[in-house]
Amino acid sequence: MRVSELAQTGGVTAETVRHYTREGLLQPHRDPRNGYQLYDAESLGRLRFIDCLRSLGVSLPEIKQILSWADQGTAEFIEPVPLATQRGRLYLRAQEFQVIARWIDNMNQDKMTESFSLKELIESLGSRKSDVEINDKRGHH
Amino acid sequence: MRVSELAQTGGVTAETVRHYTREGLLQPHRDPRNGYQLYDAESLGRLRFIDCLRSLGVSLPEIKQILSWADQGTAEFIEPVPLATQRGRLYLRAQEFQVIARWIDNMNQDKMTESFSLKELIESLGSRKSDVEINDKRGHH
DNA sequence: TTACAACCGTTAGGCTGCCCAAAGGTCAAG
DNA sequence: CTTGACCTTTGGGCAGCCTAACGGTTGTAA
Repeated sequence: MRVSELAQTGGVTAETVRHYTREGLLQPHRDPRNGYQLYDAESLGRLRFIDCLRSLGVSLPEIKQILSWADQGTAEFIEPVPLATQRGRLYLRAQEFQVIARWIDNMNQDKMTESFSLKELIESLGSRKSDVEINDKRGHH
Repeated sequence: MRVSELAQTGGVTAETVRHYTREGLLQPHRDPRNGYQLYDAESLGRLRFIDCLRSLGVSLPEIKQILSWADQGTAEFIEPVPLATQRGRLYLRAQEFQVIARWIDNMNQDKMTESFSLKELIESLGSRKSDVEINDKRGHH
């Protein structure tokens, strides 16, 4: 398999595949005649695995680490910690999103029946100090 | 209010405030003596508004657009479309996350009782073509 | 055979939303 | 007057890609 084929099958662009390869997440062997990168069937699995973890917001270095566990004979069997952790992250993020969505809903109910003044909204944000600080900042993701 | 004060009150760094200012989302006036940027109370509201939308994944250009609606007299009152849209996005993203989490749950149930082979998992991803294609790709966010 | 499109490779740069460092001006307190 | 905390701008870096440019390769078809 060459880049484009792997990319298409995996549902990403060839550039993305090349990027993962540059970062060492995929290790194709090279056709010595032309220098083309050739990927085997396992690469497709790895690509899908990477893609899945990426969609969870796992960073490339982290994914690389997880993949190395799979590669090393030492970790033929590992505990499901990494994925479980990610699943936990997911649920947390989903909840966070819903909280924010509900906050906006409240804002809507307070100030807007069928239309609202954005100016008023912004001004109210400038004064509602305590409300905001109760919710606190946890930084964005 | 100078940068640091606004930043601290708004719960972001001074650099972030400066960034928003550079991008035209905040418009301080300048102290002619020393060139310092001075923000009024409305800026705090704007900052919180920006911060809120950012946490929803709204891009700075989009936020700038929304703010311009508030600034233009023409849009003293606007429909709640932008926020409603964002709220919709939120719910969608939350759902997406939960779907993925459930997918991982299924993977866990299928292949892992108390420990699992990551290699097997990756290999299975390489062959389970139809499963993956049914879920389709919508790109990451 | 030759021409051409469709691939491949690498390098280099850009994008977003910031963060950080450097070099220098300003200002209030001691 | 110095110190330290602020302010300014410039320029660079970070992830995770995308795009362009330049040139080699491959396969097909005239």
